[in-house]
Amino acid sequence: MVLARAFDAVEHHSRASIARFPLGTTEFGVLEVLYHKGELPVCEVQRRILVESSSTTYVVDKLVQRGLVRRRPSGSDRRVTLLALTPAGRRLIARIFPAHAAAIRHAVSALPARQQAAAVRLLRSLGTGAAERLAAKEAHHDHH
Amino acid sequence: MVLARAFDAVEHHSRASIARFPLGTTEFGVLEVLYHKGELPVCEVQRRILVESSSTTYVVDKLVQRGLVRRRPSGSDRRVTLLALTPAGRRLIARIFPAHAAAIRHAVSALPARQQAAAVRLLRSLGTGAAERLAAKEAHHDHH
DNA sequence: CGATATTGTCTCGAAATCGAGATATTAGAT
DNA sequence: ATCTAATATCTCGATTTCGAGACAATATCG
Repeated sequence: MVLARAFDAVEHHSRASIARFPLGTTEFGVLEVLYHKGELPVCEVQRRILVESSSTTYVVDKLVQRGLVRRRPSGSDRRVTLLALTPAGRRLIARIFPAHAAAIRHAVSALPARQQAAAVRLLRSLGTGAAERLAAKEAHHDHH
Repeated sequence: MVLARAFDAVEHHSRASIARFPLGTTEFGVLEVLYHKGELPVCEVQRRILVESSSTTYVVDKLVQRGLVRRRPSGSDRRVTLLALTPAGRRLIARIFPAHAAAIRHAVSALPARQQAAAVRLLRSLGTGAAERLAAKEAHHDHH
């Protein structure tokens, strides 16, 4: 419950921040990851923004239509299509990202830096541990 | 990001656990809060399960149709309608809650008890701090 | 090599969630 | 008392997200 409440409160800040621009949370996530990581396969973007693959397809469609992202087939693996920002997409995310980062910093500023670092360590363990347990459970279930 | 990942991983456990029963996550949330707190106004349930009021109405409708929850007008405030479990709803949640609680305990068991307590303290500060900042921002915005 | 499993992407409906506003009620202020 | 603001619930339409599966390409293992 405490985890859910903390996440919800920070997410509200994030949504409110992004709502200043003509983007949804998921759309922002796609632009942001492409901005920081460069060209990536769809599945990689999907893993990073934590939504299901069909949602990713939908959101990317909209961003392509708006001329913010382009698709390109990968040469090495013909199943994958690579995503990258267009110049317009890059301009947009470069303009709004700093303001968003500031909003998030403000959202979590109830914790002083030292405690933020401690929270990150704990949450990282918690997250990877829970993810491992999920994977283990699926393997066990598949096995049977 | 770390917060989002930790929450997502634990939520996956929660979803998978609840999926064993014929309930959605939000439906489970309503039953659970009524189970532990007794009869409550709709708005109180809404605050506790962290979704918007229109979603709460929708979910409660479904639970009422399935005979798990009943609505009752409040005597003291004619705006509010109180929600409570029916006997069938109580039986259902009493049966499945222990299994769900065990699943969540397992999900977070990567952290030993001492670190879980530390994480709870940090996340509580983070959550209430972020929520206060949200409220402050809205007040400021309204003011103008 | 060949059979099988896995992976990456997308399509298609269905479901959940949201946002804006309608309505009714209560609380607060002048 | 009356006017205004705030609160509670619900309706409706739109958006977002999901889940199951289709399909093609690649990886794996006997």
